[in-house]
Amino acid sequence: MQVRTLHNWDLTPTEARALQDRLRARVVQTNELRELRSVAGVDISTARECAHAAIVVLRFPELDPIEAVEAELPLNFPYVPGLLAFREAPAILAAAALLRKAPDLFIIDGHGLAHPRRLGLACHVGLFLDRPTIGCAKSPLCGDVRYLGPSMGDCAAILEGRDTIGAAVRTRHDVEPVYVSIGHKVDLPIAIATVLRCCRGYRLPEPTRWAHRIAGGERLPPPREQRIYRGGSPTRQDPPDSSPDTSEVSLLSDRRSAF
DNA sequence: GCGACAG
DNA sequence: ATCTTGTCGC
Repeated sequence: MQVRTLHNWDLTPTEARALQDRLRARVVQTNELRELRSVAGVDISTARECAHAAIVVLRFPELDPIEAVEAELPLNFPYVPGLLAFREAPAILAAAALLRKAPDLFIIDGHGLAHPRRLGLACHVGLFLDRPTIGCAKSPLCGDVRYLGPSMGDCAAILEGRDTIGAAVRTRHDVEPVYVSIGHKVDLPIAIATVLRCCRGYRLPEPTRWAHRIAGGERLPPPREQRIYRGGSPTRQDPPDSSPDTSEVSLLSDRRSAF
């Protein structure tokens, strides 16, 4: 799919905050999502100064995976609360560029509007993809989380002053909620309803669960498409063993009889 | 000054 | 995020 380049990512923390203040005006907080036939989960794993991003596209409402893409890039920015995009977005966007077709919606692990400067990872990635995105985090970053009931489907606003910047959503009875917020081109009610419709008995929505596992090294059951981009690591290592494919993009698919 | 702080 | 043993409950 097409991915925009709105700016480079090589910035200092101070420059990064200033950039967020300029970009937030471009976020679309109204719903532009029409038909929902595919939902993508986005997640990252990190190890040895390297980011491994995974995006898994699921058919909706069935929620079965139909495509997965991955990208590995060196981490060039430290983890700083509020600046997560500068650490993870590059790998996420590299992976997104490998998608054959743009999914109708992206669920990103992290906050969107529920961010100190209203431009969390989900908003930032949404601007580059120019598609509907939702932020779905596992813990709050800012704002006051109001009380919410214990039943699945219960939700409460995340307030900052008199503004509702997101919602705590109970995706499973008596289990810690997830924190949902607008990423880009979706409104909060749609975001909440969609996240709930993507849950299958677990705290996290299926797209996120799939992306988390793929980012962690697991592979999609064949016969599914799975592409991987391995970006320029400052410190490249030699392939452990036989690795006929020298290209940067390798296409994995069916064949391979497990393990 | 002090506490909080997505992944 | 990652490191990591045990434990509670369906």
